[in-house]
Amino acid sequence: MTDTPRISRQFSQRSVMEAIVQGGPISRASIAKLTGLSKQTISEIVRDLEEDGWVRETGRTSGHIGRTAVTYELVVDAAYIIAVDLGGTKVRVAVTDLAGQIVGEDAAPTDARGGMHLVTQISDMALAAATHAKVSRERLRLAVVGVPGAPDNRTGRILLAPNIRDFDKMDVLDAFRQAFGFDVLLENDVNLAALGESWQGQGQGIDNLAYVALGTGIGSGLILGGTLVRGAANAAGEMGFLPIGADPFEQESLRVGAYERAVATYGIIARYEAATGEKVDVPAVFERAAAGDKAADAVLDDTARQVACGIAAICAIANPQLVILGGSIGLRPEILERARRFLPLCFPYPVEIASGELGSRAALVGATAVGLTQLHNTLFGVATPNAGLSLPPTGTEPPQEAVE
Amino acid sequence: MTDTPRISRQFSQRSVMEAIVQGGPISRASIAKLTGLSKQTISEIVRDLEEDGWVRETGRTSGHIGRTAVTYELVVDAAYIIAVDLGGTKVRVAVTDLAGQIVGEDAAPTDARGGMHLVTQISDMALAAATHAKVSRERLRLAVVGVPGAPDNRTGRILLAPNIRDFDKMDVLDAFRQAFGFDVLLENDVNLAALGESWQGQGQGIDNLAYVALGTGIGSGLILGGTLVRGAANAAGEMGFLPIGADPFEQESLRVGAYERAVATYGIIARYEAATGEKVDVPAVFERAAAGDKAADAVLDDTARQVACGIAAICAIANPQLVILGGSIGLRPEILERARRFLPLCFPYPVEIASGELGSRAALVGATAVGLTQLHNTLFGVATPNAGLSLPPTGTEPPQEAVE
DNA sequence: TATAAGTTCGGTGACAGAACGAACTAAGTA
DNA sequence: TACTTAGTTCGTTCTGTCACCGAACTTATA
Repeated sequence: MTDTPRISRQFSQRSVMEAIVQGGPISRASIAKLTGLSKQTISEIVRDLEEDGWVRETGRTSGHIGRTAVTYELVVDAAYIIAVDLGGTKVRVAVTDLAGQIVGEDAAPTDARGGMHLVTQISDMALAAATHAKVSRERLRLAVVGVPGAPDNRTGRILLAPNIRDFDKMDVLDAFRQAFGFDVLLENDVNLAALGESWQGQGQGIDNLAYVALGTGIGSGLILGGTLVRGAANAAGEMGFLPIGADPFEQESLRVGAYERAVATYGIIARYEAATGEKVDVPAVFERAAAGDKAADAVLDDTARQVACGIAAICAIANPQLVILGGSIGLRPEILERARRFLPLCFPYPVEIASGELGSRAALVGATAVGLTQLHNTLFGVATPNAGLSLPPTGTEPPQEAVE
Repeated sequence: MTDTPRISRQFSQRSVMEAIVQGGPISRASIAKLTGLSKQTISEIVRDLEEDGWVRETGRTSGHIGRTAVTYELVVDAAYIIAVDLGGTKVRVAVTDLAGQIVGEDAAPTDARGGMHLVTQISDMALAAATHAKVSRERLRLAVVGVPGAPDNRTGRILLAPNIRDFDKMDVLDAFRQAFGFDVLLENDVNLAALGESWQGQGQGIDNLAYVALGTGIGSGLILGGTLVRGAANAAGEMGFLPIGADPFEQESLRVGAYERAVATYGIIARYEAATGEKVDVPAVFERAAAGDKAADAVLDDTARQVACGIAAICAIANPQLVILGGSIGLRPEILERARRFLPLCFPYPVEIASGELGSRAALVGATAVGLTQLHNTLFGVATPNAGLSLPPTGTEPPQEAVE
């Protein structure tokens, strides 16, 4: 378990690791078939990987024709990742191994004092969970923290995060790095949820999907062409400001967001109050609707109609194959069922809608996915030499090297 | 100019080509610096490329201390590309060399009979333009055809293309391939325009942008994270069905699209007619507004307000840094100016809006960009072994190779 | 004379391919 | 039942090829 392996081999090494990770216990001969490399190259690489502690013998095959094969598998405890879902009311942390299995977990109410208090709360929880799971500290390699808003991993700052006190004033990334003592990645929580559902939930094998988190506020994460879309300021999917539901030119819409006002918690409460004069919380509205309260039922209908409109907007712009609903409100079957009913009435092409399978743990799973990918990239090299296109220069710029 | 170069060298060969393409006339020593490869490797590769006819000596540097360097550049006439923009009323074709320079061009009204007639019209125009530009037929390698709707390059069919007769009933891709006699790519016209502006127009160097084409209909192309976003059915950006502007739950909205009805040609004409009782065409409305007609002015205001809402929707979902307006209506300064004024009133974060620099030729330029990229990929190998992430399997599936 | 461009020469490391031994199953044979 | 033998697959060894590097060297300048 020394340092990163030699440079030039990284390519093949990476594919071998991939084959082992994906293919469970697998023999070297099978790896050769999968990767297209020759048997003895695989033997060499596997030997290296075994020496470095990433891979180990598991056993042998038997019952086949021919010689038995030695099988290898990932050493899942070679390194661990901390996954964090930092919500406005609740903080969840998980310790996961290299197979993405959660080996330790904890949750607590978010420290309302925000700022450094919150950072400390989280790192304490995480390190305690690791200790409890008997994971030694030096095996922790990376933490992925899901936060509301638009974090920027270069500056360490988080934009559009009004929920968390003082986070707009500090270098959050650096604070976490200090507290943890290892590398940290920040990512938007809804984006993580989208990745989570795409990896282990409803979205498996689907290259174009949207995850819509509906709760106190509304946000979405888009995976298009197999990649998470972030946008220019990491604010892709912040659909609260969609000009739908309320008049977007009103003053209030600029502050809270026209769509967010119409569809999230606040909208539901306000609608029910307008209809009945009674001010009750969201779960109560659902209960009453279930009990036969016509007004509550109408409120849910209205809300779902707005949800359908939001989904229509996403589909018109991003054309996902599947839309996954999440968040405390979005996960309710009453909303899913109604949205499925209303969407065909306002959008002409069929779109699948489903509930998030992972529920409130989607972001945690997504954080693990990001962490694992990142770890693989740093340990076994990124295999993306030149993803962008290479086109001739435009000619509006002066020619580059006329005379050197 | 034999076949594709040897496999194993493709990697470095590609980066050398890239350096030469980007770096204008460039010496081998400079290529070595740019690519990080050693001098003699570059010499070898450049020799190969020269033998194959892709690259040639241009001259020498002078005026420096040290030995003069021989400079090399792309052989721009080693291969040519046909770029086609197939619009509802007009067809444009261009013949471009490997530097993306247009060497021949032609345009004509679209053959209203559609189907094979149209395919023949286009291939005839293109091949005639090539002949006229003295480009021999065997040097034509690839055609990129921009079409309205959502083409699928696997099935060859085009979805959502009501504008063109019979195109929904045939394998358009195959028809073009037959007619041209070489490979053909289909792409949505607005997507191409977006790529065009991103390459040579307003969007240079910007990784996240949206191109909104506003004319008879409305569509948009999204480039996010440097890549064109296509969506599940190649229908990303088909924003006509945004639930904005008109009631999306009306019958008519399901047919034409709520937003399209509100903002495109039809909407402008209808609005002016509603205000004045007079039915005039779109250019007339603009003229009258310029002449001081209050009603026409109000119509443009209303339209621009809707445009701003559409842009807000795109920004809320995709978060581009820049929105480029194109299309016969979108290109008018009256709309741009008004949209710039209205957007901050319905969307809280600043977004640049600009007119397309390439005007109606954006799609043609984009087609060239796609063609060049594709040619580079086929000729010098795609260097994307495994772009996707490699995460452990989910566990919902049975373990793969427990016993082989 | 300093400096840079380009070539020649002698590596080195990552593979492939063929050949081969090892280990195993499944048959037939004594 | 025990002993072959054929067929199959696993994994290693050996040899070769190819891409590429580094250093030394030549050539051509300001």
